[in-house]
Amino acid sequence: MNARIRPVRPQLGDEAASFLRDQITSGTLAAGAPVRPETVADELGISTTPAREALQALRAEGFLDLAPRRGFTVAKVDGNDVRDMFLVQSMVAGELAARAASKATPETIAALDEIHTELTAAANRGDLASLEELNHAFHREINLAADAPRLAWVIKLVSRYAPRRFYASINGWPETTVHDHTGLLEAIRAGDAERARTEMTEHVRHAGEQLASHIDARIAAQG
Amino acid sequence: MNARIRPVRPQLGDEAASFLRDQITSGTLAAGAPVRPETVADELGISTTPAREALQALRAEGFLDLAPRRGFTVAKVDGNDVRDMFLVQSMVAGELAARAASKATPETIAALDEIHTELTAAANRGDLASLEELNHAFHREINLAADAPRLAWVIKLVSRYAPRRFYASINGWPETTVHDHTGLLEAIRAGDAERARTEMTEHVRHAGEQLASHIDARIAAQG
DNA sequence: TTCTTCACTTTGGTATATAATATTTTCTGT
DNA sequence: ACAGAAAATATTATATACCAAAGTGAAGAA
Repeated sequence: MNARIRPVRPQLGDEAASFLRDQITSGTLAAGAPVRPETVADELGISTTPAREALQALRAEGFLDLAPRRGFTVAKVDGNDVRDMFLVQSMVAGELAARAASKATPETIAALDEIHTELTAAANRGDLASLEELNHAFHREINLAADAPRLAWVIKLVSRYAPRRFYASINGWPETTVHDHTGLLEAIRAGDAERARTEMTEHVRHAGEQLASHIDARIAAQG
Repeated sequence: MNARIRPVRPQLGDEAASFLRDQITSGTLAAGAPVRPETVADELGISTTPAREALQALRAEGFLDLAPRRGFTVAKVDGNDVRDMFLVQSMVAGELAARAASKATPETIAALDEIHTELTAAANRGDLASLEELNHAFHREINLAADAPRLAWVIKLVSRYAPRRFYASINGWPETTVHDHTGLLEAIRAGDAERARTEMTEHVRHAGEQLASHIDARIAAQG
């Protein structure tokens, strides 16, 4: 039965996957816990077909393990796992930034300038929600300018290991972001690919380290 | 008493995914072609549920695009896509090699030595099948020694963009492999992390370039 | 105790129905 | 005859029921 009547039905499986991904990255679902298709189907008011689809997708993303005939279990995601994912992200994002610096058109730079101005304003008034969104927009613009869809795809994949709304919870993050983005933007404006790579790599690596310690602390507190 | 006539049924979805992945990486399925769950279900003699599961998995891997309510289509995979995937692979494999060099125990080095000896022998007698398998074993041993499951997972993911049995089709590959592995093994034996990283990165980058040109040539010939 | 058997549970797969959306065809008015 | 509207059709996504095979665990036999 339908739990809800909704005007439009989005891809149910994707929604369920998002939901569970959040639960896993935020630590609500403990490592090793079994995840049954019917259970999540019941919880989300959907049927087992899309629920199962979601679980398969999460397995492909490395959030769930699947033992044949024995079902899905939550994969372990500790600080080192996140550290490694962010290491990959930092390397790939560095490459994208380098390419963006080489290829950037005046339009791209203008777009980045505008985003950066708004981002700085949001940081100054402490608007974390806007800040997070503008941060995303800034990075998306760079990834777009780099014109490397497969690298962007890898980034999307590994960046799922950061919980939604995580960045806003880091102390001092607004200032760091504004600072790092300023340097990055300078390098791109100057067309200095190698400096853009370094700036970006460091920027991402730094954020990853913060998240990883955060997770280590959480696991230490729990276990 | 134990051995059944019919072996255990494998995960149908995984088999179907493998099959289709081969078709896509080998160029049998052209970019943009629609892929219907029922069609592949019919072709493989399975039902639509595991077929659809396979398509979802391939979407997660970037081999298929999914437009909501309009079905799956084969994603474009050209030389530059493969080049980028191999770039990621080269960076991550370099990191794994560096860690392996730092952590390698005498047992690991002994295992690598043995694999390398067999690999050299296989190369000398032109046994491409064994060569390919031993090459895999060599890299797997390094990835294991590095003790970084998430990085290994990323490697597994991006290396799917190389078609099965591709390496054996490269001219001069046996010699190159023996040569590169020799240097790599030396660096690991010496515990020289940075040299191991460089050797591995170059090794993978080189193989990727070969595959990418191969694919470019194929696409040029076709389209 | 240790091993075997057997009922029970869960998973993986099949089949089919229904709802929602795209696409194509038909129809209508000018 | 033709452009645009409306209906028919196709296809996708989701839901549900059912079955066979594999795993689990408890009761009883050696």
